This record gives sequence, C-alpha cells and structure tokens, in this order.
Amino acid sequence: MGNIHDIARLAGVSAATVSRVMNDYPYVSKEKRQAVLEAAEQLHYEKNINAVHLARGKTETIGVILPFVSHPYFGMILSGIAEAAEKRGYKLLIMQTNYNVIQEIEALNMLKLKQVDGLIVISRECPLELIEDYSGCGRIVLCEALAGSSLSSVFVNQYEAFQSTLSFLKEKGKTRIGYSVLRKEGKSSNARKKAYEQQFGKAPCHWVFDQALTVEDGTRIAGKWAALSDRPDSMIITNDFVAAGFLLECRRLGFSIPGDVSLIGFDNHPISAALSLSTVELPLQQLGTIAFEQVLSSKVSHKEVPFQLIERGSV
Amino acid sequence: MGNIHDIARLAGVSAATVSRVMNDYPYVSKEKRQAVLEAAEQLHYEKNINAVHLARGKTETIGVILPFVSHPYFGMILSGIAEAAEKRGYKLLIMQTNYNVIQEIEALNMLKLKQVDGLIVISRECPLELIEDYSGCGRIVLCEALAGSSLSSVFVNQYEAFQSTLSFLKEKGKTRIGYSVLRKEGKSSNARKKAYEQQFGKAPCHWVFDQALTVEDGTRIAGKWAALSDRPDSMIITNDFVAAGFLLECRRLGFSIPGDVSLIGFDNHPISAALSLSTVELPLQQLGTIAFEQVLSSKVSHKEVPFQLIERGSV
DNA sequence: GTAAAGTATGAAATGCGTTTCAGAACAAGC
DNA sequence: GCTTGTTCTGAAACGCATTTCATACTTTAC
Repeated sequence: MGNIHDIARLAGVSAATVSRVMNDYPYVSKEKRQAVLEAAEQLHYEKNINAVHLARGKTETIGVILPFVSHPYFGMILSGIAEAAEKRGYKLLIMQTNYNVIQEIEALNMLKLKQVDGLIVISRECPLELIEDYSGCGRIVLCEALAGSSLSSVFVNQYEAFQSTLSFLKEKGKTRIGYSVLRKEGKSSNARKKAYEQQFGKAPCHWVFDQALTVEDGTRIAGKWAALSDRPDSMIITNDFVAAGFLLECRRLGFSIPGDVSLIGFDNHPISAALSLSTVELPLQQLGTIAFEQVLSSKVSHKEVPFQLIERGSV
Repeated sequence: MGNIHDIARLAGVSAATVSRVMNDYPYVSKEKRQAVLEAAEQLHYEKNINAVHLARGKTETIGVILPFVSHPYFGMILSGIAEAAEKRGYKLLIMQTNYNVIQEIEALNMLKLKQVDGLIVISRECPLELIEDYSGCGRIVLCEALAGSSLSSVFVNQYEAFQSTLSFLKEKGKTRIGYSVLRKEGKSSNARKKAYEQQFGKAPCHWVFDQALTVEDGTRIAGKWAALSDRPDSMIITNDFVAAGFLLECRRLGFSIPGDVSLIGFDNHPISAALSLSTVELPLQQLGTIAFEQVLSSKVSHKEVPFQLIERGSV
C-alpha cells in the first residue's frame, strides 16, 4: 500500500498531479488522470487522513461536550448535531464529562491541539471564562443563553418558559408551586428562581428539589414531596423522565394526578404523551442542528428556539 | 506560536531533545530540559496533534457505529464505552447511522484512512462480510453474538434470554405468548424465532410485532394488540420503553396489566421499576466497557454478558 | 586501568498530502 | 504574426513531531 509518491512514480507524473486527481481538481489531462487512477488502483492506495489533516490544518471534526450520553435530553441534542454533521461531511468527537471539569478541559484542549475544528458545549460545569480563553483556538458554541458573549449560543429561553408555565398554573388556580432543577447553581436554576420571584415576590420558593435528572430522581422527589406537611399543589419538573418517576411514585403512594398535585414536565419526550403528562415541548433535535450550523459559521450569533406548552391530563 | 524546531533553536538543542522533553522521556539533562520548557513557554508552544498522529501512525481514537444516539439502549452502551475510553485516554468518534449502510461504510472507511485505531459496532444494518473486509485495517468489535468469527464480540445471549423468559411465562400458565422485535430480519429476531420454535414447535408465532424501538412503537403495538380477536395473554417486548408505551396504552384502553395481558420488557431501565414492569436486566453499560477493552486488545475474543429476569408486577 | 554499562544528544530519515509558484504548451483574438 | 488567455505540469516548500542510529561522555565493575 503505497503513498502519493509511489503513485506518482508509477504513473510517471508528479505528486502534485496525483493530489489533483485524488481531489478532483481540474487542469489534469485525461491521459494523466487515467494513469494516476490506474496506478492508485494497482497499489491499493488509501489516503492517510492524518497527513491531510496536518497539511490542511483542519480535521473536519467537531468536538461535543456533554455530561451524559445515555440521557435522552442530551441524546436528542446530540442526535440533531450528528444529523447536521453527517450532511456536511463532518465527524463528531464526543466527550462524556459527567460534569467533571478536568474532562471538560481535556475536551477544550482538543481545540487547542487542532484535533477538532470547533466545539459544541451542550452542558458544562466549568466557568464560562475558562471556555472563553479557548475562543481563539476555534469556533465554540454553547447550548445556553449567552447574549452578548463573544461565543455563539443556541438556547431555550428558560426564564420565559418557566415564567409562562408558572402563569399557566396560576391561571389554573394553583398557588403553591414547587419545582425541580438539575443543579442548584446552574444557569437554568437561576432563570427559574428569577421567574419565580417575578411571580411570587422576593421570598424564595421553598419547594425546590435539586439533582433531578432521571426517573429515579423523580421517584425520590415524589417521596420527599409526599412527606411534606405543607405540600405544594403543583410541581414543574426538570424533564419528562423525572416527571414520569414523580407521577408514577405518587400514584403508587395513593395520590392522584392532578387531584393531589398537578405536574408539568419538560421536553415533550414520547413518555409524557404515554403518561398523559402536560409538558413544555423543547425542539432539542433542532437545537442541536442549529448549534452545528453555528459552529461552522464564521460569525457569532445567538439563537433562541421556541418552546410550547402541551396540555395533557396532569394539570 | 512556534513548532518544535523553533523551540529547539531558541533553547539551543535539537528537535529530538525537545520531543523527548515534551513526552517525558528519560535521558535529558536537567539543564536542557529546563531550557526547553522555558522556550516552549515563551513561544506559547502547543503540540499539533495531527503531526503526532501522522508520525505515530495512530490517533488514540476509537470509532463507534450506532443507529441512534438518543435512545437509552444505545446510549447506555455508548456511555460504557465512553467511560472506558476516558480511563485509557482515548477519544471517541461517533457515527449515528440510522441503520443507513452508506453511513456505516463511511465509518468503516475511517478505519482504512487511519482516522481511528479501532471500531466498535453497537448495531448495524450492513452484512457482516462487509465489515470483515475491513478487519485488516484495525481492530473491530461487534456487540452481537459472533462466536467463531475473526472479529471480537460482546453480547447478551439473546436466544437464552428469550428462552428463559418464555419458560418463565409458561410456568406462570401463559400459553399465548407474543413478542416484539426491532427489525424483522435481525440477529436478535432470529434468536427469538428459534427460541420460540424450541418451546412451541415449528409453527411460527403469529403475534410478532416489528419496528419496536420507542415508546410510540409500544403505543402503536398496544393498539394492534387490542384490535386482535385472538389476543395473546402475554407479550415479551423489545425494551422497557416499548413496554412502557404498550403498558400505558393498554391501561388507557381499559385493559389491566397483568390481568388482561402480562408484560416483560428488556434492559431494566429505571422506567420499568417506576411502572412495576417485569423485565430482563441487561448490563448495557458493562457491555460497552467490555467492548472497549476488546477493541484495545490484540487478541480476538467473544464475551457473553449475563442477563437476569427481574420480577415485578406486570406478570 | 580497562572493559562494560549507562546517560545524553543531534542529524537525518520517516510519516504523507497540499499548495504555491514558475513555466510550458497550445488555442483564440486581432 | 503577435498578443493574450487557458490549460497543464512538476519542483519545492510546507505542515510537524517521532524515532532511529551513531556518537560521545560518564559511571560502575572487576
């Protein structure tokens, strides 16, 4: 298995001409093109992509930082990214971080080392400043509200989404509204806190449950909810999986939904339809696709994707 | 930002010595090591990883072929792979194929082009022979029973798992057992067909539902089940998501589980616990981890991971 | 004191494709 | 017939780190 020079020798042309043929460039005579193709065939030539990456200074590969690949929330975004990447002929290097900063940094370094042309951060633990330090090394897109930053972003307006969900519940006569978040000190948590304050005044909500990501978390939180003496009459839940766990555990404990507690999830994952769970639909796949388009674009942009409240039977 | 030669010049040493320092090789004097590090600092040196890949002839990257990243079944396996990869300092290049052969081939070509050192095929559409053609280009591991092949494999014994689930249902007095599969002509489908024949004789099961992967599929199949005049008294379902859709739709239609139909899912995803759904636990994450160990190993192996029936309230 | 073993270092080869630049060859335009 | 514009082509530079080989200098070992 030879290289480009072996082919050149065999075909009686220069390496430059071989390169032209291999990349379908014009200005190569029919005879030489033919000779090169035959020589390549004969030598079972295969391009060494690493040499191409070195010579061209780019890899047509985008890195993706995300905490968990097995959770559908992240999976859906990743899927949107993957679909767009495929269309553009790009590869995807993924980094499952478990929200571990060390691993996030390792992923950022791929950008510095030119292993990837750009980076999409689906969710992160490390401070934004750290990421900004790498902005000179390549394009970076974050999946969170970042208006004004020098990094591109695509996001759901968490504040508005939560706000309008709160309004909806209030209209339904709910006054004691609790909610869950993934991380106590996250972007999304702050947005929720603010929206809550805006609706209910300065006193912070005292029915906030954190560490809510999976079905089990929902089950656990339902137990906590049930044990409260001043139970909230409704809960806005991180995502449909947590909501599913919550809903099913409540039922198991003998409570009725929405009789004893109203529930609203997020994402509109198919499980929510099956459970007749009201939810806020988020176009996660589309969000991923947009993120990918942004990472290829030379200009910084901030794009908001819409959300939509889907009413079912849990309120 | 210079390269290794600039550093060599500035530090008054050779490029070889710089390389030695950068890779923590021994046999470099304290003074020169110091001088190199200072020069590197001064020039803001960053290794060009593509040059390393070219020079070393490998990339410390493993490719992963899977049809859908957003489904937890594949996500869990991927997560196990990712965890193992992280421990060994490897990167992961993923290829979401949608079971599209063209894309599977594209992924296989990454091996040929030396873009990845090995390949893990979580699930595939293309014929095995096609994959075997690439075995000379690097290590390949498939997540399916492949005893005797020249490619490594890690798998759940689908035949036995299905067989013992059938036995279990029979012991419970079930005689009309239906089941669902993802693809009509898949490895797993054949194993199920065989196990069924073994239990019930040559006549093929006439309650087989295919295209069963998601919650919606479960909902759809429940509808079909309900519309049958000769409904089976129990169903073994592809995975817990499909089972969840099936179970919830049955309830919605006024049937009771297990009164009207017994249900057994696969995977033991948390949703099954929340639904009190009996299921066959599969150690998917572990399977992924093993696949990764195999792809790094120089010898071909075939490893079976255990399954375990978890009894809950759906039988 | 001499052989053997270990430490330290650089030149040069290696991995390989891309791209620029200069020039040649030939066709078309006036 | 001469200028201008196209089409072709190859030499050489470029991207960059790794690794082998030969050599020289130190230490131990006996």
